Amino acid sequence: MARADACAGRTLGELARRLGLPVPDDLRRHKGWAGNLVERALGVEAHGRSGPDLPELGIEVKTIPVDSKGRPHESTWVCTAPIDSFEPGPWRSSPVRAKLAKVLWMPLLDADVLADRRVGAPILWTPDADEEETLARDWDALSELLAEGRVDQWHARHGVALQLRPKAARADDRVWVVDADGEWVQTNPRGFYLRTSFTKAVLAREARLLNP
DNA sequence: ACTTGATCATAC
DNA sequence: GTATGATCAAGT
Repeated sequence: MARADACAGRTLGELARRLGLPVPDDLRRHKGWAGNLVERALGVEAHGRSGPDLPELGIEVKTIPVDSKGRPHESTWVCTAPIDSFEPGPWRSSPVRAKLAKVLWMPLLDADVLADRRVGAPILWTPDADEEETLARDWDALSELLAEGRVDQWHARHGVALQLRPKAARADDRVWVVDADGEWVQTNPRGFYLRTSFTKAVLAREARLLNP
């Protein structure tokens, strides 16, 4: 947290200069740049590897683009959705819960120029009872759709907090799955995301705790 | 304006 | 190919 606090208020340009890294003109071809930069600034040693960013602490680090009032602009990637011969399990042992058990949110404030975007106040979050219940309900519904092979329902319009979305390099990427009729069909890979509205509520709640 | 579906780079 | 890091941009 000391390292995270030390990043707060700094611009991405400052962090990059300190690490000797170039700043791209924009993120169109560097979508993970800011996330990787902040991880390096935090001294995350495991970046690029599987598992939590801070394995000893079980903490996942996520940058989140926000406006001047701390409201997120984007949904948040969670993890790949298991769509190939998937056996549904309880929320408690789900990959989504494992990923979200402890998240260090690093807000990145808007700016006209990428290098001028500033890091906001870091937030170490664990889902509270209400959030956990919302996530669990979404998990139960979505994992059932996945397990039943209802491929036509594998779209982004389900879920209050969690949603299913395509996750691939290209729209024509395909994987084989067994559909509801037991037939092998092809579909694109999916992933779990947190809706912007959910993350917005999380950050607002945490902000109130910091600033009652 | 906002959401859904599509996309980009890199490591292993 | 799958995982990491996400944002872009078409669709509604």
